[in-house]
Amino acid sequence: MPELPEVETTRRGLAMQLEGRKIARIEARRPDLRWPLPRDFAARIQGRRVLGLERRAKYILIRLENGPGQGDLIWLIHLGMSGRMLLRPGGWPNAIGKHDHVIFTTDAGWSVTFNDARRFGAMDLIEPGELASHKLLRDLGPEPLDDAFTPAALIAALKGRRTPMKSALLDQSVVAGLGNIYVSEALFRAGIHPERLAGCVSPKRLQRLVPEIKQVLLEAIAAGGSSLRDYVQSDGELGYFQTFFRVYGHEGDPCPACGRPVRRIVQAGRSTFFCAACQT
DNA sequence: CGCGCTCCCTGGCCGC
DNA sequence: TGCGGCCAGGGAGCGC
Repeated sequence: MPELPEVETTRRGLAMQLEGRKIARIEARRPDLRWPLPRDFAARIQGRRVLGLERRAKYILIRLENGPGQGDLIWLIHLGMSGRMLLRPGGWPNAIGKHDHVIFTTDAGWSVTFNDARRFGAMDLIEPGELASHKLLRDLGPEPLDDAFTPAALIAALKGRRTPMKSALLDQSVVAGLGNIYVSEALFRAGIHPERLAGCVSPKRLQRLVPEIKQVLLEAIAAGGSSLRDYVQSDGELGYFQTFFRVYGHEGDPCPACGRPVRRIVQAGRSTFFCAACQT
């Protein structure tokens, strides 16, 4: 269930065991995920030291040591819709599942299994200096938790747009990292109707939306982080999210603010949940 | 160019 | 219990 908070939680869990370690052994058990893996994928990662883990939007970026005088090699990972990273002690795993597509171990004896039933996930290797121009990263908008994501920035990004607010916030070039769930949650918190056209929402209301986006993401990350174990990987399926969401997945339930039933509509082929009384 | 729709793939769940 | 239909959190690509 990876949107920004789940990806960030996964990044933190991986960082605890990977930073400073070498990738001892790695195996790609099929040649492709969403797209073909890059040439010599496993061979290019095996034996390298992990310098750090970063996140951009919903992408995890693993920085790999690349020899003296050369820039770092970046291992990009996207979890897609069903991707999970399972972190376990004890070396190469004994049991390997049907959808365990990439498996690797560290020199400290931990294993990581990338499992992705729907295979919408992706991995790539990015050469030194090519991060900013990478096809999947170059058009991304601001990180919602960055100081650069301000009401003024959002107002400018939405100016003149004739698309509904729901679709606009799903557009990763407007703000990078929100997905279907947190868009519903943020619009509910900000009291903005999801069908309202983005370019027509008043600056005053967008002023309120920006801190609500930051707040809901920070709360979700805190909820995920609090459930982090150092080996059972958190991927958001632990149950703590059901109670976290105020409208998402709550069609027909009473609105937490006014008690009227939460409604579900379909926009651009995806479910949106909202309260028709509180969101105008 | 901006927008909405369709599709990629697989599994889980619901109703019959 | 089996089966068909529907649903799923991402996002690229295409057509209008």
